[in-house]
Amino acid sequence: MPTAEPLPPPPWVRGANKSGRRQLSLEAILESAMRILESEGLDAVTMRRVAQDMGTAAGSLYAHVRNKAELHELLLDAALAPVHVPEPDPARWRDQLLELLTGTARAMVAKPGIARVSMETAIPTTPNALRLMDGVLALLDAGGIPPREALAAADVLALHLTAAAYEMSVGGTPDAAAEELQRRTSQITQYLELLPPDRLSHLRAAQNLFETEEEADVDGLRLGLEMLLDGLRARSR
Amino acid sequence: MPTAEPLPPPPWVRGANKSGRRQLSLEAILESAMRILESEGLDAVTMRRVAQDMGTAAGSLYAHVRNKAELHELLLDAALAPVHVPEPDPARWRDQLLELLTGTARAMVAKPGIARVSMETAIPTTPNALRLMDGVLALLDAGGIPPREALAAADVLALHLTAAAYEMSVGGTPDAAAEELQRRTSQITQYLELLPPDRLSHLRAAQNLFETEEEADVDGLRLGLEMLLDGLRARSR
DNA sequence: ACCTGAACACCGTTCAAGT
DNA sequence: ACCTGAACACCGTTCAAGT
Repeated sequence: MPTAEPLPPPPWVRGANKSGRRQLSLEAILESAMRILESEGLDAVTMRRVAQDMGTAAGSLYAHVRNKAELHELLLDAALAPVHVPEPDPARWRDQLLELLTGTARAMVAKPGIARVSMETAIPTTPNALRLMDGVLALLDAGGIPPREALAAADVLALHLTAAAYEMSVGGTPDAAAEELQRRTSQITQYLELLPPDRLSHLRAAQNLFETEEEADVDGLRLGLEMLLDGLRARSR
Repeated sequence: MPTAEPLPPPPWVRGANKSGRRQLSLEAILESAMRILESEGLDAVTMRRVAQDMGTAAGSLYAHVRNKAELHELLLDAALAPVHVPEPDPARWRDQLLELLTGTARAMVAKPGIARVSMETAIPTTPNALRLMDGVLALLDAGGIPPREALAAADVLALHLTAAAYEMSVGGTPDAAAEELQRRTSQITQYLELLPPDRLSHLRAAQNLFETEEEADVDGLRLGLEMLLDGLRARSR
């Protein structure tokens, strides 16, 4: 028996309609929105743009999504979905935690601009955000950090991670971000040359390091996270 | 001799014109923009809104300001102006640094939404931003932190500070922010009740602490900064 | 040199009317 | 129940035309 062509869906199931056009549904909307996010960045994910992409009117989306903020939050949730939360191993909880946090940052940086959503929403409450938060708390617990401190630390770590991911993706594409950084550093150089040489002397001294620094990258993120974890250890002793 | 009424400006000085309307100038634009920022938040600071406030057309502003991003950056600079950079005292550099950083955060939180500008602009390059950065580097230097580490640390500290200030002012006014936080935490509670009790167990355990946490406040900021500074000390040993 | 008014190409959200 | 089309109240930016 040869594999038959997939049959068309019967007319009574949700998802089929006579016009042959893609039925509107939350999943279809998110798929479309995610495609736009990946290719053009968060700013391009507007209600009108998504609707146009689906061949429908902007108003139609409101039957499936409360507003643009909710759509963006659902995209954030989808972006976080692939991040794996490990089974805590007390022997190497610190490395596991670093891996979880940098992995989350990588997942956000992969979808241009999505970190801003996390930044904007105080505490993200979507399933995957909560799953990751629970994972962080579990690892801190495995590390013997008392609950009260653990919660505060998790907040700080999440804040740092989100901010670093955001910073890495200003201007949309990584290329644009790197170019912008370049423009900025040369602006500083120019300004310093203009100033009397005794002003902003410490910034001036750091100039040469500045040049070689290249981009922030995920390594810049690691440094901050390690400082925070070292600080956590230092102050709980 | 009684104090005379201030004389009207002579007709040939910049700033006077026959229509009696406020002459357009960068200072006047910034004044108007700052008034709107303070009363309605950053989102209300649009080219059209500022122009309307000054009784002119939106296009007219472009003679004095490159674009909206530049206007916002100038507002950030103005917001940072009152922050005082101390003379470094090696005996208490750490306290001085904490004071400088929290002071900067306070200055940003005072102008609703302005922290977002700092977050959006990778490295702010306006005079006051550079002045504060120089101050941070000076204090780290006074603390004996080697230049290379000091630069990295200053970056991390600035990132943290900005992110914390941003988070404190999501939703514009502090009231709205607090309300939003309330809504979010109760959302989490609801979601956890819905889930089987063995899922997200660490988050669940933290719930009660969560409730008593109130708002992030400037104290939440201090914790992160202290963790970072402790971490800096721990790792430079 | 600076300002105006209008235009262009967009936004988010609502809502009566249709199917 | 869901979708459409139009409307409302906005955006940033450009540019010919005026003074």
